[in-house]
Amino acid sequence: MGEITSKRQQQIIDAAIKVFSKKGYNGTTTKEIAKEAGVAEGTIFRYFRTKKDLLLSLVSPYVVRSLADTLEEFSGKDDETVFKAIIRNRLKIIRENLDLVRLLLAESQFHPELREQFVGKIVMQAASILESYISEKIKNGEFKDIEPGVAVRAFAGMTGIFVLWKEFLGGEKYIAFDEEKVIETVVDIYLNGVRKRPCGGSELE
Amino acid sequence: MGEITSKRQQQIIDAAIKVFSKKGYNGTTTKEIAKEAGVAEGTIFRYFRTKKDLLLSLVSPYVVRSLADTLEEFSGKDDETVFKAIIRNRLKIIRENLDLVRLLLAESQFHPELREQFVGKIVMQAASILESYISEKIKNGEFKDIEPGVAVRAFAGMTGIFVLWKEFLGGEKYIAFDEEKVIETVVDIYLNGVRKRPCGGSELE
DNA sequence: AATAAAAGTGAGTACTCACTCAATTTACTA
DNA sequence: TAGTAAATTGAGTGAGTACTCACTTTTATT
Repeated sequence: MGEITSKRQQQIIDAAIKVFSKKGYNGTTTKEIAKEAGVAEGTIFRYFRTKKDLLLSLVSPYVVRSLADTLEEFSGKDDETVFKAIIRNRLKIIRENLDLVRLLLAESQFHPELREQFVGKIVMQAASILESYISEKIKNGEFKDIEPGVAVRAFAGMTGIFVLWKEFLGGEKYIAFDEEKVIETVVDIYLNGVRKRPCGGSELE
Repeated sequence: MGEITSKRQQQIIDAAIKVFSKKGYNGTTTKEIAKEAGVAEGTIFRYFRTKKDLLLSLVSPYVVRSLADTLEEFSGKDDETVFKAIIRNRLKIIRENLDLVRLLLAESQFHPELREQFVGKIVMQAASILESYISEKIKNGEFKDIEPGVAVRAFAGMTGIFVLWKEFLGGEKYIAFDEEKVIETVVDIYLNGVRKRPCGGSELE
C-alpha cells in the first residue's frame, strides 16, 4: 500500500498487472509474477507483505496517475470538438492501460478495498472533469436542464460500451466498427439529444 | 455441458452461480459449493466431471433462457413507450439474474469458451431484437441514417452504465440516481439524438 | 420382504500455492 | 582490499485444493 520507490518494486508491479489481468488474481501464482518480473519469488515478499498487498498497491496514486490525468483546456472550442477530443483522449488512456483497467474491473467484484479505490480515485475523478463542463453548459442554457451526473454517465456509457465490446468481449469477431465513424455518430447522437431544440444542428442527414 | 435434467443438478448449479459470483471461479472451492447446495462434495462430481465443466454448464441454454428472452410486441406504440419498456425489461431481467451476469462478466475475461457463449448466445441475441426495431425506423426515415449496430450499442451503453454503476461498482455510495428519472432522461437524450430533426419533440424543457 | 441398481457420502490422495529463511551474492564504506 | 550491511535467492513448509473411491443410504422392482 506504500508508495513505490525502488526499481524492483516497479518491476514487480508491472509484472503483476500483466499476469493478474491475464489470469485473474486467484488464478495467478506468485511464482509466475516472479518469473515475469525476472526476480526470485522471495523478492516479491521483501517489497509486499502478502500477495493481496501487491494487488492493492496496483491502485497506488503513482500507478494510477495516468488513468486520471486531466484533459486539455477547451475554452473557445465548440462542443463537437470538445466531446470528440474527450472520447479520443479516454480511448487512448484506456488502451495504454488496458491491462490495468481490465484487472481493476474484474477484481473490483471480489475486493471491496480495491473497488473503493478504483471508483473513488479513478472513476469519480474522471467523471468530475466532464461533469463540470456539462454543468456549465446547463447553466448557460445551451443544454437541457438534466442532472449532470446522469448526463456524464450517459455519455460515458455510450463511449465505454464500444471499448467493452472490442477489448473485453472480443466482439470484433461478431461485428467490427470503424472507430472514427463511431465517434462521429456517438457525439452527434449525444449532442443533439442533450441540447435544447437543436433544430438542424445535426451533421448527419 | 449437457442439459440439465435432475433436481440435484439444478441445486448445484444454483449454488455454483451464487458462490462463483461472490468469490470468483478460482476463489471458490468445490467444498463451498457443496455446502451451499446442501450436498456432499462428491455429489458434484457425479454430475459434473470437473469444476470447469460446472462453470461452463452455467451458460447452458436452459439456465440462460431467461436472460435472452424476447420482448413483447410493440407495433403501434410510440418510440418513447417502446424504449422505456425495453430499458425496464432489461433492468428487470438483469436484476433477476444479477449473480449470473456478474459471474459471466467477470469470468469471461479468463475463459474464452465462456466468453464465446456469453457474447454469442446472450449479448448478440439481445442486441438483435433492438437492432431490427431500429433498422426499421431508419428505413422509414424516422431515424437518421446511422449504423444500426452503433445505434443499438449506444443505447445499451447509456442504459448499462447505470447498472454497472449501481450493481457492480457500488456507486450509490457516491451518487445515487432516481431510476425513473434516469430512464426518462436517457430515452429523451437518445430519441432526440437519433431522430431526424426532432425540433421541439423533447419532453424535457 | 428380498434384491438390485442408483444416488449420495466424506475421508483420503496427490498435488499446488503463499510464504519463510538460511545461504549466497551484491553494494557500500573505510 | 577487507569487512559489513543490504538485497536476492530458491528449496522447503504447512495449509489447503480438486478429485477419487470404498462404502452407505435410498429407490425401484418383483
